[in-house]
Amino acid sequence: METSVKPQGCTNLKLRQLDRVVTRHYDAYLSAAGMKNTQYSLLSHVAALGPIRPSDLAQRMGLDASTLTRNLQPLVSQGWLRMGPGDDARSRLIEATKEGHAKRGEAKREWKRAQLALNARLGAKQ
Amino acid sequence: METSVKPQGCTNLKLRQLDRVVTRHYDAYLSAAGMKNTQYSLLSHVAALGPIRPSDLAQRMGLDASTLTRNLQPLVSQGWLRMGPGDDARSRLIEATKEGHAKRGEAKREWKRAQLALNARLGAKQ
DNA sequence: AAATAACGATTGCATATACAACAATTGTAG
DNA sequence: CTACAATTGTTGTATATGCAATCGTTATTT
Repeated sequence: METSVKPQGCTNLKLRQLDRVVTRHYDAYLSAAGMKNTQYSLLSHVAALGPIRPSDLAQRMGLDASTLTRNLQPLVSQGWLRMGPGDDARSRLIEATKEGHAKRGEAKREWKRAQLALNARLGAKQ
Repeated sequence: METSVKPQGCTNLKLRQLDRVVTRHYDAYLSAAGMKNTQYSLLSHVAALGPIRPSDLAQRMGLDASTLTRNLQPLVSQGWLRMGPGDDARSRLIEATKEGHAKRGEAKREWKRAQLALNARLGAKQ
């Protein structure tokens, strides 16, 4: 058959729906630290991977380079990340500031609470 | 332990990364029909659920109402969806136009190709 | 060395996403 | 009937996302 009008069995659809739900969940917790899940992810990656070039970071995170460029802005404005010169005149190096590391610690607590709450929900629902 | 600096085991992170990859995959195919995966999803839902109120549709799709309002715009501009008056003076009814139904059929073929290609990839990797 | 290719980051453009605040309408209490 | 509450949709604001095009820099050719 497979002439059903309703969209079903679409990997992309399911994934996006799930992602929205989960993202909202994490964001609800992370807002206590004044950031969003994407920002927490970015901050954590930079904190962990030390001074790193934008293109390498984008690669690691599976992000388009242009997306990364823009996602950095809010964090730089907040003073959590810093953008310095790289080896080349064309490349750069991103690193976390002192405040950035501190903020990451703070956010991590919220993140853990979110993770626990999610696991509880998943466990309940199986 | 659990003091590792690297973000790992984060449901949200993994999910978002996966979603980006899959979304890019589907979009690459759907661009042949001149739309994005989100638009295909929206068009399909409206086509299937007939004239429906925005709030009900948002609920069904797990979207915030304001997101739906805006996501409708490109499809209305393309003439694939139409926005009519509802039972109330405050509510509306969304439905697919003739062109919308046609476009959905066209896009469905691309979507299927994307789904097959994805399954092939997934099958190959595991 | 000059022309060309490759690299690295950013900008232009379009869309997606959500929360908070709002506006308009309808329902309900008194 | 009027004041207040609930419903429904849209705007304001901020962020996320990617493709195509671009700009400046470095590496290769010839």
